[in-house]
Amino acid sequence: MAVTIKDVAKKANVAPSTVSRVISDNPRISDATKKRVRKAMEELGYHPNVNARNLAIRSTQAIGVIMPSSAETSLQNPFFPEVLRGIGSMALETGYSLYVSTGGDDTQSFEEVKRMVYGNRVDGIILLYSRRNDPIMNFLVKEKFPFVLVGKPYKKESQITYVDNDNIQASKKMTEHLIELGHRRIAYLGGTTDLVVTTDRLDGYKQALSAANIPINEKFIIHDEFLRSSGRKAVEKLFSFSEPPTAILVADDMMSLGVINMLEELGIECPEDVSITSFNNLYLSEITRPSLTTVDINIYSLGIQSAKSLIERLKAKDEPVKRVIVPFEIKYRNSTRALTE
Amino acid sequence: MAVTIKDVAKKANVAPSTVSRVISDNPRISDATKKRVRKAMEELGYHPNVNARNLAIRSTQAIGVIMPSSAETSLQNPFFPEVLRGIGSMALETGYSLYVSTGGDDTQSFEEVKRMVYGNRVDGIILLYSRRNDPIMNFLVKEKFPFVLVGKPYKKESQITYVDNDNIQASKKMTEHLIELGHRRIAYLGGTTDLVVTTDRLDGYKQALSAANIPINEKFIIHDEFLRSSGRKAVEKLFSFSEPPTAILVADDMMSLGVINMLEELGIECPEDVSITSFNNLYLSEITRPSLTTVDINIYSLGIQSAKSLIERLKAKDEPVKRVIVPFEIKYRNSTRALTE
DNA sequence: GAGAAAGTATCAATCGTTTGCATGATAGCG
DNA sequence: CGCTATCATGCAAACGATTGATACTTTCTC
Repeated sequence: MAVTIKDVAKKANVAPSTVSRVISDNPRISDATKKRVRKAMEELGYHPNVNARNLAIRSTQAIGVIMPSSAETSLQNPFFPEVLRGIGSMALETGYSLYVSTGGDDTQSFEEVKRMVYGNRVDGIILLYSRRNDPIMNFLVKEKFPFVLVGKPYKKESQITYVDNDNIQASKKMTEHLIELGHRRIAYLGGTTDLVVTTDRLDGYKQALSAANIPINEKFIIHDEFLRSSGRKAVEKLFSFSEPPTAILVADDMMSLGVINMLEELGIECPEDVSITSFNNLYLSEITRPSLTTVDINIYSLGIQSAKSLIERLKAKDEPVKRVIVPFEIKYRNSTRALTE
Repeated sequence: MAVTIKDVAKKANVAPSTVSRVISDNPRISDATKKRVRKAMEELGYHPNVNARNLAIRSTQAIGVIMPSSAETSLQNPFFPEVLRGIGSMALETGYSLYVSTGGDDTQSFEEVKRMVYGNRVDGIILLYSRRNDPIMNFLVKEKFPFVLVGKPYKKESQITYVDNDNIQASKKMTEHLIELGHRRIAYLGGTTDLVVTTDRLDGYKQALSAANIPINEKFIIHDEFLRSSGRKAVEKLFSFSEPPTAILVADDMMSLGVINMLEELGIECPEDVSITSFNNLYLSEITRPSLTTVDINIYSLGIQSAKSLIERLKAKDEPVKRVIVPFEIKYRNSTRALTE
């Protein structure tokens, strides 16, 4: 049906192998022949069959992107499209294709990864999250399959290439900012505890409090999904206390959005009654009322760097394990205020 | 290196072809043999090589998703992640994988599609936009490659399977709503003119105005990209007129966001001074101030339906050409007001 | 108990490339 | 002029599956 390398060979009066070598621009073929073959390819509208090629060379020029299981809900957080954007742009530049996991639950996700790996569908994988004892990551490590992590590994740090922000520092800086504004009852609202990013940011928070000699109130530490609804729930809880916090350090902009909504419904003013700081600097953090003081973690760059690291690794099998720390920057906006009492 | 069908065959004392038939659960193989082969597969940790399989059966169980060229900027509009979410969920359910275009300019996008099609990378394609004389779509039609369009084709409507809303009706309804509120100076802010969705919504707008005997003022019709910045520019222009509009029908929520921002900067109150209606019902339309009255076009469902139609077509070659109209629903919020003068 | 039918499993060709090795032609050398 | 480098190309075997044709057993039927 489709035109194959043999058709081209016949037309150009050479062997299929010669055509193949022309395609890869092998110096063993004379320029004259190359020209002739190229012309034949042109005329026949030849395009190589990727499957056959992949089969022969055992590679695919494709990279797999794995979202937290249930891309379903992940894609609702603009973090993922944004990092995908970075990855895509790098992939484009280097001629790689992108395979994205389609979600489902943990088991399905794992199955899909296996399909990618065993099935030779992709040459490498980018994992868009890092959590404790993640079966997928363990699997990749065990299989020695090339992959890059966006986030910090829970353990075996020195054996895994990863791209991350310095979340501890960022969180610490942000907390210090709140402390400087006079806040002492500061709550922390993070993602689920198995996520490394959650614990890192919690660490930074605790470090800052300790340094300022502020006791840590476990009731002020809440963990839940990175969703709007979680933000709402958390606020309800925090403001049921007799002494509610005067500031909340939220680990994700989507969550902050929920926080703001709920505060408004409860008639609590932000930043007058409570200050909020956030993470990620999604574009929505500019449009909320009030606009959010948030850490710009440079999501796009996380995407670029992870793709770059992976591709380098794919091109050179002996590429060393790397750690890339993408700088963050705090965006000061209108959701915080000095405490004056 | 990896374990192949032959290894399994040897271990189970059968021919490779038998193993293959066990995999596809062919009734020609006895249950006893099946059991034995499955056990061998299990023990060896066998996983089929997708490339080999694809090569042999000339199919890939993968579908390609094409964003408007430059996924780079598209991904900034939550419309695309959301429709991707729908597609992904359907793909997951049916065991298909997802290949997404990585953007770039028109030429690169076209190249990528060719690679997908000629290279046998995907079985079918979902095109996430519809515009006039799109070379990619023309190419797919010419090659008779299975694809589904999200949006309405510019022409050859009866030959192309597509999934869309009734944008003309939606726009008409929305315009009528504004007219009922007493507005007569209503502006239309749409996407670039080559997009069919833009012209459809413009048609609805015009129909409603004509029906109400309101003359159409060409100065009130502006076209630009579906971006925040375009919204801002448009407002600047509209309010430089001596008689600015009292209502604006905006064809995209991201644009509306820009409109709202600019209005605020100019000190024009919404909805007091000007009413705004929008399209898409992105989650951000709820969080803007004021929240947007917008058409919920059910993006997720667009994704689901398009994937479903494509997959049906892939499974049955003679599946008829289809049109799927996803219902819309107007969400009334706070960006419109009755004109009282 | 012979022949047909049904049920199983194998053989071998095929999918479209890549690539190590062999081969034939040309040129260079003394 | 004969012999060896050098260069350009072709041959054929992978890569790891699928599948139509074929062969071998059983089982059934009369």
